Amino acid sequence: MPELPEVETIRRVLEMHLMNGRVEAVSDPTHSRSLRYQSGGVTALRKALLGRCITGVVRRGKFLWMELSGESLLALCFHLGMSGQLRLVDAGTPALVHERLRLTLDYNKETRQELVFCDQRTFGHIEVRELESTGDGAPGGAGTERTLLPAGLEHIARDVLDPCLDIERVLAKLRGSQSAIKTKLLDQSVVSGIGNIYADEGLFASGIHPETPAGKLGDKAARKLLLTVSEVMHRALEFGGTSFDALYVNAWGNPGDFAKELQVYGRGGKPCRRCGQLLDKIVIAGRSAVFCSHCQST
DNA sequence: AGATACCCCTGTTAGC
DNA sequence: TGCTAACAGGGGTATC
Repeated sequence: MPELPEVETIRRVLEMHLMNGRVEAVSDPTHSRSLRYQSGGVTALRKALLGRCITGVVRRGKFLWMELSGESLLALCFHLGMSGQLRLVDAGTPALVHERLRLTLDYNKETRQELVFCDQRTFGHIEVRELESTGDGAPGGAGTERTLLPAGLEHIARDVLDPCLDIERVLAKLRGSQSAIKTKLLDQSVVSGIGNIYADEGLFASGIHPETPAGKLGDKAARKLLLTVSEVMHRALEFGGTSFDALYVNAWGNPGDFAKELQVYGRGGKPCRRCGQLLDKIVIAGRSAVFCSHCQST
């Protein structure tokens, strides 16, 4: 379940190791769903990638993309979905479990490295998109100064860790809404990067009941909530993200350590770490929500 | 247009 | 024990 801290952990490793790598080969995909948004399929993907160099590794919310060299402004975009992984391996490493696609990169003809996309549940996807101007004149996301964003991602709001996040715009979207605040936190067009784990953790840390109507919070509490979520994410980032099993690992295949820090996510029915009362587990807009009815109020 | 239900997928686990 | 059903979840799409 890679959310912002997990994707950012991966981005940082990829940025260190992929920069200026030239795409030398693109494997045949082992699952058609991984390229479902790539018009023209793997043929078009190859045509766009072969010979180009990676000039930047950028992230907005849970989307990751690699800026590519060349006259036309293109980016290789990834979304990891629920179980996607991006792994760096030595050239020639045998297929990994659930491997879907592999890029071979060369560095000045001296060294070779392979970037492997693995995805058990195939909610993730890969495609090349054109880069277009960001609407607000600010950089596209973390890892770039260029004011460019892949086409089709205009509806993905800036994320909680983005210094250019327009907080007033977020507050405006929450104001007057009858939807549960948790649903709004998960809505990537309001603010991006938050998934089920950090929504539950952020709401617990803020003492806010997940079913609270978003509009009932008020600007002050909403502002505080966003700040708290970003603090939780900063901490998770220091731990290398959250892993429950082999589903989330960083680019080296290592798990993150934040799972032991979780206060509520995955702990339904267990005692609250703050007050000892058993944690509630309910469904909000089709997603599980765990919270403490004593520590979190509407 | 805002809100919500549903769908895609597969490995694990709970329950009969 | 062995099977089936439920569950996990991001985001696109359809539908109200």
